[in-house]
Amino acid sequence: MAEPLYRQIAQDLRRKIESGDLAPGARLPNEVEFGEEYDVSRNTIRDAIKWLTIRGLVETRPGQGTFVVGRIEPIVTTLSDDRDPEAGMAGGEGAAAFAEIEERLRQQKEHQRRHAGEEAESGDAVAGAWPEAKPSATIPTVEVKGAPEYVAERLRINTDDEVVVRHQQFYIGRTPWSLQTTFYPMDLIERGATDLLRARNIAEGTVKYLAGRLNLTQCGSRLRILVRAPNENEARFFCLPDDGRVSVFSLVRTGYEERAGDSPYPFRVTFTVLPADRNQFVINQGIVPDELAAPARDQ
Amino acid sequence: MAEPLYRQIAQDLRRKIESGDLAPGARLPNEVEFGEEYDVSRNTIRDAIKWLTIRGLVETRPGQGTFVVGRIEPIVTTLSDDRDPEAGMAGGEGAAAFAEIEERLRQQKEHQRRHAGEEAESGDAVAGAWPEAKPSATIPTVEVKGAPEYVAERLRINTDDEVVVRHQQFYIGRTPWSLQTTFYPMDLIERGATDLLRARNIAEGTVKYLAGRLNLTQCGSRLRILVRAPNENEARFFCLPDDGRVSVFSLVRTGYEERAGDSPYPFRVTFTVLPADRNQFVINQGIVPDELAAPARDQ
DNA sequence: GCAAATTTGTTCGTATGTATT
DNA sequence: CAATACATACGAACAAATTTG
Repeated sequence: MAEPLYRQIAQDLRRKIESGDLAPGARLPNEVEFGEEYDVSRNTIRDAIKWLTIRGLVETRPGQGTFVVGRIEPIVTTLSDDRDPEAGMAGGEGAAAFAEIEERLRQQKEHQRRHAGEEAESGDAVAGAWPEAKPSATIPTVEVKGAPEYVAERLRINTDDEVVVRHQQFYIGRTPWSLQTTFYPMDLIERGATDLLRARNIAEGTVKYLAGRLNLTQCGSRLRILVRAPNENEARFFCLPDDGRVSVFSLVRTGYEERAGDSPYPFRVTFTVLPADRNQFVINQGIVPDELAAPARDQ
Repeated sequence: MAEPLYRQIAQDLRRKIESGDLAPGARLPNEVEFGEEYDVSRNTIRDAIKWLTIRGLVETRPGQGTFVVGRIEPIVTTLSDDRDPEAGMAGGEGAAAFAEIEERLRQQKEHQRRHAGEEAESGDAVAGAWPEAKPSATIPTVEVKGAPEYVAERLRINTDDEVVVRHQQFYIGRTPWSLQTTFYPMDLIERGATDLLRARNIAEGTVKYLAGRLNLTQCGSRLRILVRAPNENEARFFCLPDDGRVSVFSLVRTGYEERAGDSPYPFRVTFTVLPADRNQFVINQGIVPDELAAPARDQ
């Protein structure tokens, strides 16, 4: 037995899916029938299906069946752009990213209009990925608490020194898009940035607010990008399958202010979490074409 | 039955692992004993273990047992830095990234020396993640073939127009680190960049080579970052578990040259693939602290 | 180097629960 | 409510990988 039965079956199905023989949205035979077709037991078929599920090729729905999933049209966000340093601030962060999202959605819609009919009768898993989608954000929740270790480390304060925590959820249409949590040292409040404690949007953006209020200018920022499994909260918010297949991007941006006679000092750290299966990021350096970067495909 | 049995068991184990009750490297009881302990069948225990496996908390080894996996110390790569535009070229690409890797390894080793003994008797899964590790690269393989669609799109050429394909594998010590494939339009060869066809390293880097040889300067580049499941090749090269748990980063960098009276025109596209469970990226904007960015943790 | 013991991997069968139509 | 389809759980047997004696 070179390869286990369930994997032979899975590979066979994978081939059929990738060749388009099984179109996105198509329903597979039910597990019993399917087992008879391949002349194996139901459990073996289930193992094969599980293998495909983990890889995101099919999706099972209790009471309905197993379906081939379509490719998700990714959302592209620009993290940094030499030509427009402000754009970087958008970096998947806060309302500042909305302008880009809106522009992209407009273009996507246009693209779809131009290519209407090309994709023929694809299942609804593919069609109109972002119908009538406007970006929106929840009212921020505000909390004061001791800094967790991973925050204290970034802000150069002690663990359990107090910090202000502002948390927001972002949607595109009714689809959850990102979770964002920013930590500010209490220090900033004492210096007069009292609006940070109020549970309402700071229209101009917190960075600009701090600039106007405290004369605090962000001289630079450092963004870390990592990928990990979602925690329970995230899985629930993003409606991720609980088989742990989809991981999330975690963007950690630390903002620095200039201090006289000192090296740049951190004054905020923002954690942004987005599902890794439907987001892409772009970094522009130097002179690049004007149009927004299109989603990339490889392989 | 609010929650299935196998998940209750998995959650219980997860708690024990995350609280450190079960240390990294620790071996779990075998499946039969374990089943008796929880008073469930072997299959149910296996379901629980599978749940943990998919999330990367434990690892099963046939003939040996199930083990708690330790946290992997991530490799951090700087993708772009305002203060040093050259650093961006390193961006996980080619030999240029070696300097940073080496500096980081040196610092990590020092850090380990300073904190020696702190971690006590942790399993060998954790200790010395990168022992005696020097970055290295294979001799590039060179190929001429028709451009695949996803390349033609980026280089603004026709599908099946010929391109030069240069491919390299990178290691840190004996650990596979990244796979890299760069596509150049045949056009460049005709203009005189014949070294692109030779299967040997271009010491100065191809971008500099093209600058010297063709007076072609890269005026800018656009980097796309996405995450996806590894293909068969990648899984084999990186020794990824075949349960599809670990996904890979795919970095797609398009390099642009200035053309008189025209917008920037693409002259190369590089695909770099790295495992997502042991790599992080950093983007520096403006003025940030001098030291290399430390790996981030969140949650 | 080989054989035995241990441990996980695969496959079958069967029964019952839960979600959807 | 009934039918359909996937989800969970149990039990059993043999295969394959690894370590140990």
